[in-house]
Amino acid sequence: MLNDKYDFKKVEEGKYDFWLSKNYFECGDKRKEPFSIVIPPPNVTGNLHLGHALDTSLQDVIIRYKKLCGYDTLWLPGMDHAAIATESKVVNKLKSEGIDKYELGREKFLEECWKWKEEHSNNIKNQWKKLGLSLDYRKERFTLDEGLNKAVNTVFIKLYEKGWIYRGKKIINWDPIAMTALSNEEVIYKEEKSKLYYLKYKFENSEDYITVATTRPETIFGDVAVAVNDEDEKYKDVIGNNVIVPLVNRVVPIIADSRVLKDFGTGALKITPAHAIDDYEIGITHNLEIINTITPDGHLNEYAKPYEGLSLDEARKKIVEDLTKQNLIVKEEEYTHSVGHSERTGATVEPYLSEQWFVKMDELSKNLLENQKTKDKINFIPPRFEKILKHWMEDCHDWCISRQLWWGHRIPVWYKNDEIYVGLEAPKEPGWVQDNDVLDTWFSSALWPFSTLGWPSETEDIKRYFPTNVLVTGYDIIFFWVARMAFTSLEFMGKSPFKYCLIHGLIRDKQGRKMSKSLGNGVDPMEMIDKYGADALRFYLTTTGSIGMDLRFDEEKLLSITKFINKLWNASKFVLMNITDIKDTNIDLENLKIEDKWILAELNNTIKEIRKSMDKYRFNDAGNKLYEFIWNKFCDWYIELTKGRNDLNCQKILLKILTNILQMLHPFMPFVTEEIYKSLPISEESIMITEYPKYNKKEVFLEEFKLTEETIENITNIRNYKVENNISKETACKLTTKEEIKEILIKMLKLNIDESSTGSAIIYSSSLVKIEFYISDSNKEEQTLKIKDEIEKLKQSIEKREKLLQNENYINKAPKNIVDLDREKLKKEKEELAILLDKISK
RNA sequence: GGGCGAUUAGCUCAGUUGGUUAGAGCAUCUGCCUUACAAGCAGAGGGUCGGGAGUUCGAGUCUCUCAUCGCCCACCA
Repeated sequence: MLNDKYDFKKVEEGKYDFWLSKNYFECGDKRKEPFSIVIPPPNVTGNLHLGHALDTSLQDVIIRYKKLCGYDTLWLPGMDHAAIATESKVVNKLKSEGIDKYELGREKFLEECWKWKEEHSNNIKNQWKKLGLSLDYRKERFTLDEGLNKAVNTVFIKLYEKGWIYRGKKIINWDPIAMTALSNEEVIYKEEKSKLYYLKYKFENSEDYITVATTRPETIFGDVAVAVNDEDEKYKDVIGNNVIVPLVNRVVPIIADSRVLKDFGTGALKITPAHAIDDYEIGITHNLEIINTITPDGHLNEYAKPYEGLSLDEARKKIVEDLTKQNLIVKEEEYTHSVGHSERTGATVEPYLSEQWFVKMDELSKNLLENQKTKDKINFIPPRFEKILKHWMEDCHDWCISRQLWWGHRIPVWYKNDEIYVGLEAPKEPGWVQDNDVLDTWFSSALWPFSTLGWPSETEDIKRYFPTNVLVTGYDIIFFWVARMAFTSLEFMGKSPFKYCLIHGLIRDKQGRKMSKSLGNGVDPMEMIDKYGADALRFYLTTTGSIGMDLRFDEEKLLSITKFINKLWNASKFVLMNITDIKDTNIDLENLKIEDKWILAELNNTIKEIRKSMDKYRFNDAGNKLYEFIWNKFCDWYIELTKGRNDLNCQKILLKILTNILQMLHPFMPFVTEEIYKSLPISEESIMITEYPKYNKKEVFLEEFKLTEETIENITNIRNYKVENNISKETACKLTTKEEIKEILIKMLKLNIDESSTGSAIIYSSSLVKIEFYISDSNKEEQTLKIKDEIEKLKQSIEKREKLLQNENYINKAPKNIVDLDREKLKKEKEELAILLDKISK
């Protein structure tokens, strides 16, 4: 028996361990069709946030649904080592303990990282458990485990051999805090207010000067030229002259290049090839010297002599001061431009010339774009997100994959003097030294859907579960991750890694702002589980918005879901109280009351609709339909109608409906549905091993269904009518209607039938029901006015509909069923009107 | 500069290929402790679907346009 009150803490306690002990989350039933999902591996950097809760709840809904539908489901868990994100956290942690990463050394530092990983992965697993996720832990993987390392190295080597991975000296995004290269995707641009300085570059042996505009005076130590547009009239005569770079007094030429914009600043650009991408390219064209003036940790180096050692910010201040003293600044302008920051450390990113490893993107992206035109394409839900992928693939730059970090997959390349060897292991002879760098963390996550299943070995899991069926993730990482999985899978597996890609939105706070640490508006899912239960949180997250849209987190709504669960709980209690005689589940279909037929048909429709919604991943629809069915059909009508009945058939129907409700709710609310299910008199060991309800052609009962619907509509109208006319329970009345619904009307309206009543009556009447209520005369006048009102409304509606039905265009072009519906409606309206007119004439 | 999305009741959001009188939850108002449930029951009020134009028998839904907000990408001396 169920407790008196729904107490989610009691309900949720112990369930997960029970499921684990029964191995319900494990895949492998060969008799069934496989269905697989790999979890987007969370970073081992910290706790799960609401976004994770949304992402994983959606996947659990899918997996539990598919399992009940008879699939052999695999949901593969795992986590991401998150190279730079984790490394910077561990560095900070050590720093707070007074330990420096470099003094500690590579090996010891990595030990610290593994300790960190253990601690945080356990924490994350506990959170998964609290959420109730049906993950197959036997298959758990980590992006830095041995198997994945093998996959990573294999991919690296193959791409290298193909010429699609290369080493090169280029301007890359440099994070001076982590002291590593970054990919373009790891740079976040923010608008920042700064200044545009107009500097005098004097001509050699002259006081005349050319004015150059720059936002970064601290880079002038690397200046090797001043460039102007070759078609710029105002500078035509100075091209080829030399000017002197302030402070360093270096003599540099004025060169002409079409890439310089005539109307930006003064139209003259200082060229610093080591510290700007455009400058680098112009420098290469004109064969200019490249002078790096910045240290890896963001300070000026020996080329900036008196300023050596200053941070870039400090240096700028000092340099502007000195230039002002020397009267070399023409003017300063307020200027807003976007500045790149490192996604993980927040550092201002420096364009920095260095030697790095790159993935050549042209062929890989071309192949993916081609594949998206074939049957093997990844189907995005909603489809618009495919555009984001395509757009990114259409103009993506080569991918910088080397990172000057320690926590990650070490690059499988060895050097000996000028020789390079790329392979799984170092060559046998002595003297070979492995590359110090590791790979971008996304390089290993790009392989996730197949590396986790055992690739490059040809495992049974690969054969059975690859490609996976659906990938669920947020739109913010489509090109970080989805795109990269797509092209690596295409290259190494020959097909897309998943058939569908379900994209959800981000969770925002109630004002619509992103949740972030700096705003302090983050919501901890564990706190919400503590307050409302995992079932409520899951139902809220998965059924509130439509897929792909952002969601404003609303705690009140969460509260209203606990009310819904409470309603389910109480309804279940009622059912359990009333089905004590039940021995089997066979409903006698020949011996049903009209309301039995109605609820069975209603359930049947609901099953059909919900399956449709679930199959299309429209969980909000499914959730709403369940809510509607449970509360507004089952509880409000059927349960009320069964009160006072205790025949076996009714008991069996109650059990059937409750069981099916629980099964359909189970993917969303695994805990409470299991709890209630297990208290049913006829049940399996767990709801998890039951079969999802199926549509049953035998339980349609169209005629009775329609009649009951109409009866319900009448009851609602009559209740309203009673309130408006101050008709109390005790008021005597006469009832005229179809025999089969008489009982329902009396029960639901609590009618006091008295056939001997006489005197004046006010009358409710429709085409189905007529009730005469015997009340005092004073109310009757009021009543007459109301009827007149109603007549007016009806007349208008009839007029409108008649006009519509006289419109030949409408009759000819609209589908027949729509027109018929209007005709039927018109007929009914006319009948009602006649009744009302008759009433008023009396 | 290119692209995407949003704008529907006081608030948070649904509204699937155009088709009866646009829905839900919360909030508000009225009346009820009716033995599953006051975390409840029964009722009510509240929207010219951001503005404008067009296509159509018919537009919240399709097209164009304007406005506001948000996001992504590119550029930024």
